[in-house]
Amino acid sequence: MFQQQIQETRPLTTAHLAQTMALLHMTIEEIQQSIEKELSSNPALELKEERRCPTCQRLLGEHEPCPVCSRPQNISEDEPVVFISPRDDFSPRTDSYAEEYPDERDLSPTVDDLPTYVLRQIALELPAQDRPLVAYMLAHLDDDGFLTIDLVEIAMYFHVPLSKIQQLKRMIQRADPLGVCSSSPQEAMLVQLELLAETIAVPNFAYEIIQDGMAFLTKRQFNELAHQFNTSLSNIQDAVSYISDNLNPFPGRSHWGDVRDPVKISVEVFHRPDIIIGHINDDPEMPLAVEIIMPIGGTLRVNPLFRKAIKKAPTEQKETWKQDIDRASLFVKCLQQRNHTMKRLMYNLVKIQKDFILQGPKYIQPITRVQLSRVLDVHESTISRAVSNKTVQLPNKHIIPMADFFDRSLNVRTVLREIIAKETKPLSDAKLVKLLSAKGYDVARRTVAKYRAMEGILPAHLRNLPNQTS
DNA sequence: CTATGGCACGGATT
DNA sequence: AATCCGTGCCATAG
Repeated sequence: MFQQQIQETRPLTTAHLAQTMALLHMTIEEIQQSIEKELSSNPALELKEERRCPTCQRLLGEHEPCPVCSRPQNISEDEPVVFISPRDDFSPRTDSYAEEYPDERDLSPTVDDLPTYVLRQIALELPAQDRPLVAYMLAHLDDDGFLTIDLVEIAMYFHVPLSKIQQLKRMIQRADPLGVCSSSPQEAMLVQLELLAETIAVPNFAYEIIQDGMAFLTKRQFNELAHQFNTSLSNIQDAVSYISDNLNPFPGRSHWGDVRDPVKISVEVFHRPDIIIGHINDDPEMPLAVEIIMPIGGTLRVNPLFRKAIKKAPTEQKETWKQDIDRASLFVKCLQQRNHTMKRLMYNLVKIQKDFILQGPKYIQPITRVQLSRVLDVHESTISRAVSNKTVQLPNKHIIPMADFFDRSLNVRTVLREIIAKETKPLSDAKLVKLLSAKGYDVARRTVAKYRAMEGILPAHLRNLPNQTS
């Protein structure tokens, strides 16, 4: 069935091909922008009104019947249901900031520089007389998003009370690169934590660790932390993994990533997934449903009225109208092509990586992009484009980069973490190599060292164990 | 002598 | 063509 569709939707022109590739490369936000731009600039394009599935209320896309409800019953468990899912709500993962920042603002971090981007967000709620102050503060941010001058200095410069500056700073810190305009990584993380705590639970000690244990945290000396707060190592580890998963000590780098940063604790919390994988009706018995999100409420098409109207159009306008129609139809075709490629890609990817999706990173299949490109019969760069910059929400509600599906070392790294977590005395890298190969993971000694570094685990001789509690 | 980190090479990715 | 990642070799620290 897929084979036939390929033939139908093969790119016909180079323009088609180029635009399809561009669309493939885009994240959900960029596609949304692209569609909105096209809609507003091209009268021949229209957004067909949304249709919902009568039984499950799901927004329907190009499929006539609901892909979930009308799924044939005789399909095997292994067959994932892949479909394009148009939606205006993005059902962000519950533990992200996304809920804090609904779509009312046009958040397009890549176009503006950091100060402009931040200023835009808060300009509306900012009294006019305070704008120079904020502008001044934003002008003194460094690449990491930190404030480089003293608050007192600003207050004196503008002859305003210090509390005023503090209040403004607080407001800025709550804008999108969350924690921007802080004076230190510590402060930035505290702000993020505070805001995060409003929506989800924060593990015990997370706050205290940042507040008082930064020195140990940066060195990853967890056992010292456990000692300092008089608690178990696992409590600390929970808190720390929460911190590194959700907080960003360098707010300026989350979007304006600076390559010279070797110790970035990366965070990907500011966006919505491009693809959502979940069980149908959240029932683990059911097969997996893969939703490829389209950021619009209905489907796009060439406006049929416009097509009719062109026949009786005045001659001098006929030409431009025709161009509009051609452009609209090209756009729709490209979008369909893009979606179709994504569908095929995800279908195969989910089938191959089912264990990974359901049971965690240990079970990832070490597949390369090239292998998959052969299966799909597309060029490998197509896969690269489709995968890069995209994120996927798994059934467990975690959002991961799509590139993780191709990460050769993810499984080894998780096993490595497990081994070290369970070790009773510090194991050297060489010992770890043996243990890993016993479990079927053949990696070089040197590589283990690198993985350790990636996971933030100290070398064996610095790794003292919990206070013999376990 | 052992355990690790730095540098460089080759294949994979972009 | 440029960049990233796993690995081997070597220097250094303990």
